[in-house]
Amino acid sequence: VNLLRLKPWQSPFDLDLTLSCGQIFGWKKVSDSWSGVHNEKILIIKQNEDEISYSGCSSDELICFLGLDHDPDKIFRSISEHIINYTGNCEDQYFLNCYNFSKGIRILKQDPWECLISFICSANSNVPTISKRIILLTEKLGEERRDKCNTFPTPGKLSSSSEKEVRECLTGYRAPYLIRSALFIRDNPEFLKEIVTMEYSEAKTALMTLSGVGPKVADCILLFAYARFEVVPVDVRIRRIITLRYLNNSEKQNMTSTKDYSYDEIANFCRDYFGPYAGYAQQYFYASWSIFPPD
DNA sequence: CGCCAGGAACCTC
DNA sequence: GAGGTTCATGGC
Repeated sequence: VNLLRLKPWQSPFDLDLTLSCGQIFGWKKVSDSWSGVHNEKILIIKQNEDEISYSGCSSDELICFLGLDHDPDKIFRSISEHIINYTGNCEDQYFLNCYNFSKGIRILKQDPWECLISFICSANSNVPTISKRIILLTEKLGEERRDKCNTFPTPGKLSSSSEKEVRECLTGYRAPYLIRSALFIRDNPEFLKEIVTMEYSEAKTALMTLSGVGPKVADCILLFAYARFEVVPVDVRIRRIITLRYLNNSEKQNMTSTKDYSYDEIANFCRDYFGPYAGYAQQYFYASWSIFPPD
């Protein structure tokens, strides 16, 4: 077991929120210790205030994975400045509430292949169900590691699995998407690495050529595996928050005529309003959903 | 039972 | 391009 002591500039950091806020699936907490898969390895991580104990990877890998190289204060100052610029010196109490609840979150830097599979499984589902699917995929099609934990299935393994086998992991209609995308990655092993060099729109278009990857899933992969903090995945929560609290907040009492905004309208508003860390702001909102519902 | 959830594919117009 | 339908699964 290794030890990592957080420096003052790295706080606040909240391991529980970071691993349970819906950016990664299949991680389990047993007696204060989190365990899960990252980059074909089984990691075990435990936080005690500014003390992180861990095993399964190097300290550099842990810092990169957990986003501990991000400066929370710098992120907050950047977002705040952009809000002030946009509103003309008005503070945003709703954002501040959400931020203060969830400011210990870090955007992870997941393995792109594992993130791809995870978010294909996420379509039209919820976090507990998605986690079940990921755990089943690792148990049935992954490779066994220590502590009876398994890795993700490799592209080769997943692409040569039958639809029946993949459906047995509760993936439903997403099973053929998973197999097709695995086949493509098996035959184009550099594809996910080339995404790193691309501009946002090019990278998003490239990811969307994969089966089961649409605008939302592509954005999740870019934010959670490639550290593209300007990317804003728009799900039901973000759509409602932005629509109700930001785009539709004019003094209209008749809420019957609320406009429907497109995916890009909502995402682009967030980038204009929150700036280059809009993806972080998005995650603060997502994580605060039940504590500060928008309506 | 119906409705919803980190949606995408497929179709029509 | 914008709008509808369909697709499994689990929780409530």
